[in-house]
Amino acid sequence: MKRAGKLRERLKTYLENEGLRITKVRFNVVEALTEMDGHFDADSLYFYMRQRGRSASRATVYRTLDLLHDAGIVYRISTEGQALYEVMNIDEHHDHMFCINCNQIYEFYNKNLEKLQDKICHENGFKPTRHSLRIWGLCKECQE
Amino acid sequence: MKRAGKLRERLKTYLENEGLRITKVRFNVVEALTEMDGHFDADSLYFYMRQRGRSASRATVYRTLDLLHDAGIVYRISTEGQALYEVMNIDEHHDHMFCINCNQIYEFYNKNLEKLQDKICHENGFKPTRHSLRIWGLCKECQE
DNA sequence: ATTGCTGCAAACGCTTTGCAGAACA
DNA sequence: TGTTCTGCAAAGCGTTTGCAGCAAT
Repeated sequence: MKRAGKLRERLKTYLENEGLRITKVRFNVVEALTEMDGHFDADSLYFYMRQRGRSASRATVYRTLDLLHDAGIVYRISTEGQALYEVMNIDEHHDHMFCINCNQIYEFYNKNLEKLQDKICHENGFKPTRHSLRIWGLCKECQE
Repeated sequence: MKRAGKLRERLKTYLENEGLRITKVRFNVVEALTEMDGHFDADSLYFYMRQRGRSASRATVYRTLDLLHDAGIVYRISTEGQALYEVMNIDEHHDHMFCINCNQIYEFYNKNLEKLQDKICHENGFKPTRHSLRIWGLCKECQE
């Protein structure tokens, strides 16, 4: 509940700063996505909302996810086929491991890895704004 | 020329091992992709072949790229929208930096980064098979 | 009242697929 | 000859867009 409140707040601030309109549907989307834990795609969110009687059209779900991405409220993880989203916790970045057997997604974070990446960028005169590290393989359980 | 020969060889071996057929079109695709340097998408390859009078249908280009991916002859880099391919040099892996201003793609490789990733996987009991690190930002030239 | 947002359906771009004919083994 | 591959066109899938009506300012 607290989490949903914070996100609502961040969305509100963003909309005000950008001169965009504060609408019911946008907050319904935020509400719904806090209830989907982990990673989800646009269509799952659409169906979830619809089945909860808080529906938004598919187009609006896509448009709002775009907006929330610009607002820094959700991450977008591009995979083959559809994009996956997840709620972005300010000051907490992480990368992903995908189990190719059970399709589970694991998150991890390693400070040294981030530092090393920054170092590599620096050495190449590249100024990074974001990055995505994805590792595929077998998780503990799926190795027998 | 030497490079094309090697790839033809690898494809031939793969097809034989898998009991697949050795066809003209498949080798035409390999021939063409050695001439596209850097990163390319399926359609560019299709149009390139077509304009060179060595055409294959779009469907076959897609099917063949799939095959070459399975054969370990090309990498597939999944980006938003379409997939990008590049010829895989055996024993040479690298990651990518994308300049968000000029759209140039830069390749880099760092041994320590690879090691650190392996270490992180090991610590998590995860057995990696492949990974993809993509960094977006501004390249040297585009920072003014 | 003005402007931006929403829902609908249609279009989109990339990719895959069903099928009939052609090429390989 | 039997089976696999190819080309074509159509369908598929996730996503975006044009437009008319609706809601927020």
